[in-house]
Amino acid sequence: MIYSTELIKGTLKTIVLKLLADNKRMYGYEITQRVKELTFDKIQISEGALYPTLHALESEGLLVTEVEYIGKRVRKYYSLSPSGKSKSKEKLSELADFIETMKLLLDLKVKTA
Amino acid sequence: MIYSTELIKGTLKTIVLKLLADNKRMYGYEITQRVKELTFDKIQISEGALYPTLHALESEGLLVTEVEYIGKRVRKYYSLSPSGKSKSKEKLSELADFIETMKLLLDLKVKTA
DNA sequence: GAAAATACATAAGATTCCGATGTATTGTAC
DNA sequence: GTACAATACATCGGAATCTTATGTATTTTC
Repeated sequence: MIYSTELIKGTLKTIVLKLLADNKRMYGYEITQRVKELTFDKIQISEGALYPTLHALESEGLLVTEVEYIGKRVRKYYSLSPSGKSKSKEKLSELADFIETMKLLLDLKVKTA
Repeated sequence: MIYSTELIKGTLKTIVLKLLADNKRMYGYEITQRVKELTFDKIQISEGALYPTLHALESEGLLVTEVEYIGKRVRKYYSLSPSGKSKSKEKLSELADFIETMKLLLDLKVKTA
């Protein structure tokens, strides 16, 4: 199944914050690949969506960056700032709660972990 | 908790289709109230979002309408067309699958029903 | 040495929703 | 009896978010 794009809207920031909460630091391309991998290709984040989001989170002070060179190629690592860490928790519990609500509302059968 | 609006984006059509699948026919205002009620005020659909969505679903041939008068006040009932019924099932299973994927991705603990 | 993968980025346009505004009727509380 | 809240429809400007396309450049793989 391939998700209609509208469904994914609004979750990108949360996904990014969660991955960075788990992984200390990641670079953009790595994030797209990790998500693709973790979701068995069901969610593919486009670069046109990801980079503006990363820049927005950075300018909100939630992410900090460090640039490294792999050979001649630039690589920009992102990691959570202190406020990014708390924001990450906030966003995750919001999403968890939202999913509960959607389950109730839509009577979805969701398997247990 | 009040959900950040971006989270709700993309689920409105599915919510509407599900409610109509369960309720035979409903009118716009009724839908906003039902959702508010079922989600304990966590999701409040604005009229500026709902009416354009209803019109869009109608012009896609998924919904059919019948107008009634309650006194002098007009009331527009929406119900699922045959294609709306199958679309409703489609959208619901897509959302269920998406929620599963998000759980995996974000490691959310979701309670069993 | 050609193609695919890696790695960044921007920009135009579409979609979707928010917030405000508008109109009108009906019910309720004082 | 009248002001206010609720009911019920609707549209519109603007914001936010994502898609698709495009651009640049390096590195790996076949």
